Amino acid sequence: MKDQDSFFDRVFELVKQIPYGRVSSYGAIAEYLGIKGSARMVGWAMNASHSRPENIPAHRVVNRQGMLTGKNHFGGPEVMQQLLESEGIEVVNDKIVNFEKLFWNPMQKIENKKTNDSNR
DNA sequence: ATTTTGACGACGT
DNA sequence: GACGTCGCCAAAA
Repeated sequence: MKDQDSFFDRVFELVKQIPYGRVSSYGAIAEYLGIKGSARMVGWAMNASHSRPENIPAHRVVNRQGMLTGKNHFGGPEVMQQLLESEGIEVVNDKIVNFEKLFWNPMQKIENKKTNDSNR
């Protein structure tokens, strides 16, 4: 068997770990993957998510402005916003309200894990 | 192998 | 602050 350690898979893994009612940004994910500055790759990976057998909550991933940039890729420009609102996230003018508060940073996950692991 | 793209981000004007 | 350009890297054509 072959390991598909593609950069895509890593993105999916992380995106799938985004908690309900929370959102993240391409750049943050890219940075987590070690390709900081290449946020485009994350979005590109999302594009590949359509060919994935798994459900990728790509609607929880937006750009730095909290804007639903990729809404056009959900099969409909309204789908993404619907999904977000469905999770209790307010979206106004294709922009997430309180994005700052709803922002989920993957790096935090690492810090938590570290603290939990090396707490003692 | 080369070229183009691509759901971004940061900086410059 | 709106618009322009570059940078970043990997996958598809």
